Amino acid sequence: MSSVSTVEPQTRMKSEDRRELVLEAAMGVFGDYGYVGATTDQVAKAAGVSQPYVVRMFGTKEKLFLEVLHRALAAMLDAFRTALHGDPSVELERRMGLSYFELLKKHGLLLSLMHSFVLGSDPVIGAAARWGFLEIYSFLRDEAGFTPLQAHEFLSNGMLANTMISTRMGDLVDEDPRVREMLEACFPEKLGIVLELGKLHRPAAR
Amino acid sequence: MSSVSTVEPQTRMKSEDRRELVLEAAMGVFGDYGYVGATTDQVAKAAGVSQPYVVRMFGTKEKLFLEVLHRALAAMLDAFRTALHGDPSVELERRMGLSYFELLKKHGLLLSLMHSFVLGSDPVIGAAARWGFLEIYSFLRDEAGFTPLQAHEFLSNGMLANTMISTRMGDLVDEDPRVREMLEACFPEKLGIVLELGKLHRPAAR
DNA sequence: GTCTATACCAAGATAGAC
DNA sequence: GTCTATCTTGGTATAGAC
Repeated sequence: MSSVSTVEPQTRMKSEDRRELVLEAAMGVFGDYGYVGATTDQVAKAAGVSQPYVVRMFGTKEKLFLEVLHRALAAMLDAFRTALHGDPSVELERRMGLSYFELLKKHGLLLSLMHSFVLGSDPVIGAAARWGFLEIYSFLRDEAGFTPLQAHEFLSNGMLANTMISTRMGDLVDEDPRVREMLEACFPEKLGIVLELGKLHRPAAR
Repeated sequence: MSSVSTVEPQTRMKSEDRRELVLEAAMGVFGDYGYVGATTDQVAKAAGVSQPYVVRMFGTKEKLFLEVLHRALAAMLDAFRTALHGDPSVELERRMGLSYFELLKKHGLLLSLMHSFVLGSDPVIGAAARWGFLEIYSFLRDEAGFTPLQAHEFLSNGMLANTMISTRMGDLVDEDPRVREMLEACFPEKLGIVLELGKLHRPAAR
């Protein structure tokens, strides 16, 4: 079961819709294999179009990735923003946490971001990742009104969570009791959901 | 200025020493470009040997990376262990923190680890990364005597720090005042050192 | 708007000499 | 123990047809 579903044979489509489809597919593939590891052909297959067409649409693989990155960031900020203005009877922390879990459902979203964060040495992707990170921090400070300390707390919890998801620590949950304990500390009361999502998002072998 | 220094023309060497040299070089290159992005040729150049020889020594690029990963993990645990049994008049938190900064000096060490953590979908590297992560957690619990909560705290702070270093957020420190604030929250009293290290470890363009 | 065919290059791995 | 030469594969990108 792959996280990237293949799409039916090519019918003519409005370019906006097709673009959407390809971006969606790309997010999944980049999430699974990283910017360098992913191939435009995998993206094409996942979107049900030909490889050259993918390149044609976005110019280069790099530009495609940047677009994915941009969307992932936007979606994330959007989710947090929604949480921010959500039901005030629920604690803000909790609302943000729930948004985060919504994001997890879009598997490639977090993973594509994570891959970009580790590419700081790449002149193009790295720069984009830095500005993206800063955007998140600025949101927390300026829009959400967090103190630097609160922002740090929020980000560190998030990063550890993201790392564990990227590493697929859930796959080890039955191998060693320590893993369950660790994941429970990291995802309080949400272990079940995380493990479920982890099962769904297993990429096919290349 | 590259983080990977090139080595003088080839003289015959004891295989153990040469191996050491290549592994050292590989750690730097993998740290800068990631497992997929790094080439055996880059490693070879950095170590001052021929590309086929690198492959010859380790069989495959994958095996080379696994070896690097193994060493990075070992070095990390070693550093933490030393800190653990260090001067008891200094607070444990502080000792561990200092060890962490020692590790930062070996640029490729943290970065290679980070790259492995994001490759959870890779059947070989991903598995190794998971066990490595678990090893660190187990150390914190079993040897350092941390509670799950303490371990979580330690790991989340570490992961955020690692991510910021991977992303090279320091490169943005003069572009936006928020960046300095953020880094200060993340590396209390150590901002200067981090920025210095960041400057040293800038890889050459490919 | 989308495909097929293909050029072109980079990179891992192998063979074999020294 | 180490190199040079080379095979092979896979992957991005281009050309051009439909």
